[in-house]
Amino acid sequence: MKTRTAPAASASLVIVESPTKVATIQKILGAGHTVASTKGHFADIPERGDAVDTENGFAVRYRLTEKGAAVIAELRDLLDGATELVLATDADREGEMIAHLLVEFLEPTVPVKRVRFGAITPDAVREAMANPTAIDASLVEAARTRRVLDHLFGFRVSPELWSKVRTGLSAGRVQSPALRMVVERERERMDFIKASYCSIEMTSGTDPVFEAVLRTLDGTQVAGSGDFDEHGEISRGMRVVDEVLAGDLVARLGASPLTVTGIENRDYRRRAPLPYITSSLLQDAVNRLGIGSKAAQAALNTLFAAGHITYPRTDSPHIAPQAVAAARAAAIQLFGDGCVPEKARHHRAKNRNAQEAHEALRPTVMSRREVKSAGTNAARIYDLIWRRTVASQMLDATGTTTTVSMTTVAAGKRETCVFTVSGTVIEVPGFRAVTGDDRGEPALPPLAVGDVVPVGAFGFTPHTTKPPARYTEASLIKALEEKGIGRPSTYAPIMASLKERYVWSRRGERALIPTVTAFAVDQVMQKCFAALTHEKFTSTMEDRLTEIVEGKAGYVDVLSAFYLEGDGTWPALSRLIEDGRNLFDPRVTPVMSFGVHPELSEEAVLRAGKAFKSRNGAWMPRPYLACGDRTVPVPDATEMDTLTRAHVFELLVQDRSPRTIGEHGGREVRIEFGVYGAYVRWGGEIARMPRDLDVLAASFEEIRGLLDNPPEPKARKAAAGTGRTRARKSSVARKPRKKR
DNA sequence: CAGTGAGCGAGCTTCCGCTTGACTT
Repeated sequence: MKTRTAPAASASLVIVESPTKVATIQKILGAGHTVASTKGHFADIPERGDAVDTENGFAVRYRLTEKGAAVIAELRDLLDGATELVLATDADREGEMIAHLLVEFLEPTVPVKRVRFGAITPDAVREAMANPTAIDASLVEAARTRRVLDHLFGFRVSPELWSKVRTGLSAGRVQSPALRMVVERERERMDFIKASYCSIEMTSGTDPVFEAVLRTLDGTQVAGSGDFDEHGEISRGMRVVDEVLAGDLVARLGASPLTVTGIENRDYRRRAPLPYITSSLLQDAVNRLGIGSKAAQAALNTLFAAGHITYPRTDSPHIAPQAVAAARAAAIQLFGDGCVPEKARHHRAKNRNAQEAHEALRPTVMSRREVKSAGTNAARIYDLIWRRTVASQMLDATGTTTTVSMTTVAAGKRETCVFTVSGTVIEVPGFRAVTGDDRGEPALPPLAVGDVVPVGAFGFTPHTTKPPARYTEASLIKALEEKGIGRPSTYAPIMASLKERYVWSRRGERALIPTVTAFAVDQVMQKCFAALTHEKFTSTMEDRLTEIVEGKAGYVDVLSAFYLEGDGTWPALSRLIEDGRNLFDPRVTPVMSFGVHPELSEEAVLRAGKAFKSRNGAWMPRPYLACGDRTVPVPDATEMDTLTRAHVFELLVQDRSPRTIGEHGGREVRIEFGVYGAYVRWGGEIARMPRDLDVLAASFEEIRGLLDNPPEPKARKAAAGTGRTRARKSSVARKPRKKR
């Protein structure tokens, strides 16, 4: 709440972006200053496809948003009695634009200063206030260019998806490459060819017991999981041990002891981690705590509002000097004098697109070891942040990794078998002492060349190679951050928006699985707009924006190259749109083709389908398989790597008429086929057919358990609805989907 | 959740990046 008392005679109105910063800065500046906030952007270009006049110098007009009008009205009142206006918005591109728009909409008659706080500490704030500058017009120009480019991308490309795939779909500079990565990964999984191999292990008869693995067989390397490519082919010069050979070898090895034939020592070093930035924290929240990006970001906001941590949306690992000192002191207090490097560490962002307007995520007060409400997301995340902050100032973890080679000769064919085992002795635990990820390295008994190692047993384990893992929220955020796509304030919203339309996860799992719709959309993007979904698109754009900041290019140059003319790297968007209209017709080209069906003698294809209204009024996408005039619906939330050619062919000829298989409690039990696959119905009750049962052959006995304990009805978490229940006009913040 | 894919055409959808509340439980 802002007070409406008349400002003091020589009051200066200081405007920041975040209301939660106001109190802190007010306290630092004291009387004579009134601190207020814009609550982020308050003006924007209209949400209409024709908001940008591409014919006339890409002219746009920023207008106040509904909430923004109220903010500006309030700031105007405060400005009334002020003698100067201080623009203290964030020291990044968007912050410069907000400062510029403040001048445009407030129309101040008093002197205007621009200050940039490096951190919200008394020293940093006072120093910034003492060194005011002016608004950087070229930074504003770069911000406007970014805004208009994103608008053109989103609002001119999305309609192409409506005509080619289905209404309501979306494309954008950030979401389209993100979707591309998820879909591409799924394709890699579909094309992946598994390979089988065995590992042969020796369990020692020593104390402590250790396990060594067969590395070479008669001088030839034995293949492990990393030695196969995606086609299941083995790298050259490697040997695959199959089950027959493995069983035979183990039998012939008997219990013959090994002789140590080599010992190799290597230095071991793990660098102390950088302090958290938003993206790395969200990754750890997901990976280490199992907290989703949305909940994690919300917890960060809570911690910030309570004054426990620094600003929660940051791309800089830099920490203010006093905080570095406090972190070192905390480390020394816990682990003694020798646990920190002589010189304090200072970190800069690795990503060259980082704007570093805020400090790293760190506790505001290092002596606050924990926050109240133990066990909550906020408390657990605070603990992560506290530990990481201390860890970032501690020594690297160092030690020695020892690899021991042991040799024996198998009976019979007398192959020479070399087994190896590695162990690491940590000499300096360094930061690991505080982050707690001190993985217990297996201890090895002291061994020397020539020693005989008694054997407990030989054995073997069959393995198959695994396709590349699907992205999770954590790994996708990491990939986006590394490629400079998206900003700290947008990672969590991007994940939410992908989940709303294009990806889903199995219950209780984190892997992001693209929907059929996602494949259809990505196909259009690849066929018609490939250059725009390239992972380098954003970094190329950032290079152009840098040229604007450096005065080497202008707003019209960059947008004209993007939209009208194209340049070396970008084909003109207007041209792509026009060409794309003739280039790709989804009625001709299906989402996927499986070849000619051997019985139906027509091409089997997967189509995205249009949306149908479900019982509860939501518009649901309905993809289907088609072959001639036969169609079979498939859920949008399908794991595409299960749609193998054989499975598709089978689905197309499957008898899908309902059949009665028994009776339960006086009611007929039937297997029926719905749009989401087979299900069991008895009376009014319904249960999805378990995945592992053969739909055609399932007997009454097999589904009996289902009848007694019907599974919980699945929460309709809208894997991918195009239908929205939320109405969204103007730039009012997104509301969560209403529960039905 | 649990049976639709024609054709016509009205009226609608959609971006990224800043930032909080105001609803409940």
